[in-house]
Amino acid sequence: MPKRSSSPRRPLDVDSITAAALHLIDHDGPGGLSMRKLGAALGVDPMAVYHHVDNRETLIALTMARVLHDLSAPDPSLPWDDQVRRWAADYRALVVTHRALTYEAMRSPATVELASAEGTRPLVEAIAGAGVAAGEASELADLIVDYVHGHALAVTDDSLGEPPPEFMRSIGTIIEGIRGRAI
Amino acid sequence: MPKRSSSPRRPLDVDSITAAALHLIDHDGPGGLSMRKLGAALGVDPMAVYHHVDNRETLIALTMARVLHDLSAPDPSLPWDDQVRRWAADYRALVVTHRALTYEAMRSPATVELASAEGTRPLVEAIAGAGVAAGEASELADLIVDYVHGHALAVTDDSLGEPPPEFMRSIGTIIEGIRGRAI
DNA sequence: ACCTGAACACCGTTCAAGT
DNA sequence: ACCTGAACACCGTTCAAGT
Repeated sequence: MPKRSSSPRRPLDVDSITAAALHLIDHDGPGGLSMRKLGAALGVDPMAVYHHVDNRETLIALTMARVLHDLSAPDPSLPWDDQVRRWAADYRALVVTHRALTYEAMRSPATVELASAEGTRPLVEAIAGAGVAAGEASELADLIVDYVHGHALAVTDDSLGEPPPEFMRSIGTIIEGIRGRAI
Repeated sequence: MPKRSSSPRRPLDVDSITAAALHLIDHDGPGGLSMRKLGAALGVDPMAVYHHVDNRETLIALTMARVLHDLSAPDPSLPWDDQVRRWAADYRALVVTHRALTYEAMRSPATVELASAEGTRPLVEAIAGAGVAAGEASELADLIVDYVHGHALAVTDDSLGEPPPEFMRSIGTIIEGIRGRAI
């Protein structure tokens, strides 16, 4: 008869590790995720995780990548500015929901850069639809991404539902600036 | 005969504490500032600092406030958009120079909010000069401040001299958007 | 191949004690 | 009034040892 522990203890893998890490940091804040607590949450020796993940920084990067995987591209048949608005609202929601994780990921710029490279492609394509010079679209995408990061880190009230109107107005201001640049 | 220690050990005060904290975090990165290292740098028991500063979070806020004190207002006789450009370049330089401190300060949004309230006033006034609706200027200032924060945290190469051209172009895009909003 | 446990070099903060 | 030092409850990471 197998012992009936609370968790059946399948062998550890990166997927279950990042899932547990995400749960910890979302519920207990930036200081809530430690390698030791993570081991405890997985029902495993604190150091077992090191056999699957190099170190804490890599763990953060992998967990961020997992979160960004849920970011869906906006409908490409929409007007470009509506695509930008939609993408920004979605990305903001994701980053505010996982604010502590985003904060940790931003300790090393390379992490967020690499992790978000895939996620920002739909945004770049939407902006390209505005008719800006080739290569300028990714610079304008960075403007939006950086703004969302700064906004999300400064926000204090976890408005998880609809994005606050100031946020959408600011995105509107940037869109207006992009339009001016496209002509 | 007074003992000639390396530092004459005037009694501790907040000013010398934040000066030492700034030096530590600027030189040794985000993990370089600990209450214990700070005590050592001041030639004092690690716990002596707690008699002048509530805790580490307060220390960060006080150090950030000290840094923001060096932010000078742009010449108000300049055109409003040049004032905005100047302020953004100055603020970016400050925040990139003290990136680790800025990062630490952003852990608690209230810290950066409170500390920067004074520093952003010249920016708000410059934007008001664009002729936007009353009350809208501070929202647009937040857009710029949040962008600078996001940009500074993502930057990887410590370009300390002139702001990189992409940054100034992005500020230009926001200015264009503000112009559209003012009409 | 994967997990364990002791060990190392750190943290922030509290509190009773000293001057 | 200000500083000290021991103590508490933590960290990330290394490494030899176990299965």
